[in-house]
Amino acid sequence: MTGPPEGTVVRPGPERAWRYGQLTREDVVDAGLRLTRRSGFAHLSMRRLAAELGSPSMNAYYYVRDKRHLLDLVGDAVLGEVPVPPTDLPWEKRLTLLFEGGREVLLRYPGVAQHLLRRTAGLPNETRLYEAITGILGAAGFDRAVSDRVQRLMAYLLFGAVTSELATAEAADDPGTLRFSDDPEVFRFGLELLVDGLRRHLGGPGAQRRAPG
Amino acid sequence: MTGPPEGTVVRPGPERAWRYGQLTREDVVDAGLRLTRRSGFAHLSMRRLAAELGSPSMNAYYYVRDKRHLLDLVGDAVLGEVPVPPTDLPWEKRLTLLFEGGREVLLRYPGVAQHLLRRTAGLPNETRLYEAITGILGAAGFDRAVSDRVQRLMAYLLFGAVTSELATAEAADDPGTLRFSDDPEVFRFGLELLVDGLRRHLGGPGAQRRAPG
DNA sequence: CGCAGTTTCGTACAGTGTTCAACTCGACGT
DNA sequence: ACGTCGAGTTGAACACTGTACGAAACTGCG
Repeated sequence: MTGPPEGTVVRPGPERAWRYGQLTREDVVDAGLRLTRRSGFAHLSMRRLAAELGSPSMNAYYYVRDKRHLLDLVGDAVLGEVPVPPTDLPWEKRLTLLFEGGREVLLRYPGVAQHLLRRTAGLPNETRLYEAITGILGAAGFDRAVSDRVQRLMAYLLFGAVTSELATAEAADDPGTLRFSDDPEVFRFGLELLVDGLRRHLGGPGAQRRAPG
Repeated sequence: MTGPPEGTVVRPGPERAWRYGQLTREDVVDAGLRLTRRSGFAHLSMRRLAAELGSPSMNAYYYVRDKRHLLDLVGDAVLGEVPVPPTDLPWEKRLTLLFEGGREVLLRYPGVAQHLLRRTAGLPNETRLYEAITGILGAAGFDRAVSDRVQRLMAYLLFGAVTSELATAEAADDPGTLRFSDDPEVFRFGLELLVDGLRRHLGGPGAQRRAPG
């Protein structure tokens, strides 16, 4: 009912079975993380999670409300691996580095990008990255309205690119599925295009924003 | 084994039950299309499809290899509703119109954008749109390499935006899921940014050339 | 020791995609 | 008219899925 305590940090000992009261929400999320890295979000089921934990089937439900809740937590843990670039770089570099880092991390956890495209749970790491982007764009001189739009836009690009690239890789040994050349250049190209566009936006919102008919 | 014949166009009569040999692959896809419009790709199951067709459970499997095959067909049928703008407009307008039209269509069929982000089946309507984009960009003066990249990039943007917008709408009555302001302006903003960037690209990274006004 | 709360466990249910063998029916050859 | 054949249909069965529920087991406290 009440869920797991917040401060428990006891890890499971090297024994073969769980001792009483030694399973943690963090353990559950870690198992999900491991399983996702290995075979992707799509193949992650509650029973497989239990098998990975070495615990019986429905154990994890004590630490996690839903499967969606689990996916949210795992997703946020993945976002936690995305590094935030140092603040003493130019804003273009900071933005580019952050999103290239994000791409690399998300490529290691198949299916997470697809989930993040649909869900926004307000969990800590998501908020941390969101604020990082807002900070970068704010320091560059964009107001909050533009900053929010840009943040969403780049999320579309990042999650879309990663999802598509992973699908390409996955379908490599699945004939009957032809695919375009989905090289990483597409993402880099888009990033560059967006940053260039943003820089132009900074130049003159009155002069350059609208093309004359 | 062999699948349905190609030329059959007989529609089911207004009778209550299926008469023998009157079900068509097109009927199956139509039912899927209707079901998707009503409740989205996620709630589309083979049994629901059968119920929609009024036929018993596993009938559609004669006309469709897999569920994935069905989704591919339905997806391509959805793409068939996307209008290709007339060729006598400037390339920026043609591109913008095409993608805005695509967004509107995909918003009417929840989940299809998400599927198209992962799958590329090479079906007719997909090819038709792909060639339309290539034609537009080719006429604008881009070579094939750039054109392909831009095509993929805009697909990321379109599918990502639609997926995210639909998730926002869906989560409107689901508390606990906070979401950003996912207004359609983000998509339009991104489109504008990309087209502007492309126009600058036409000037040439190596050779500086004025865009014709 | 007894009690209460925390954590674990197993069963059950409804739903999913998919396979398979049997069945029905229309049409064609004789 | 009859038989045969294959295209099309049907329902049962299998291995999964998420998850609700309740009973058990264990721990710490009084």
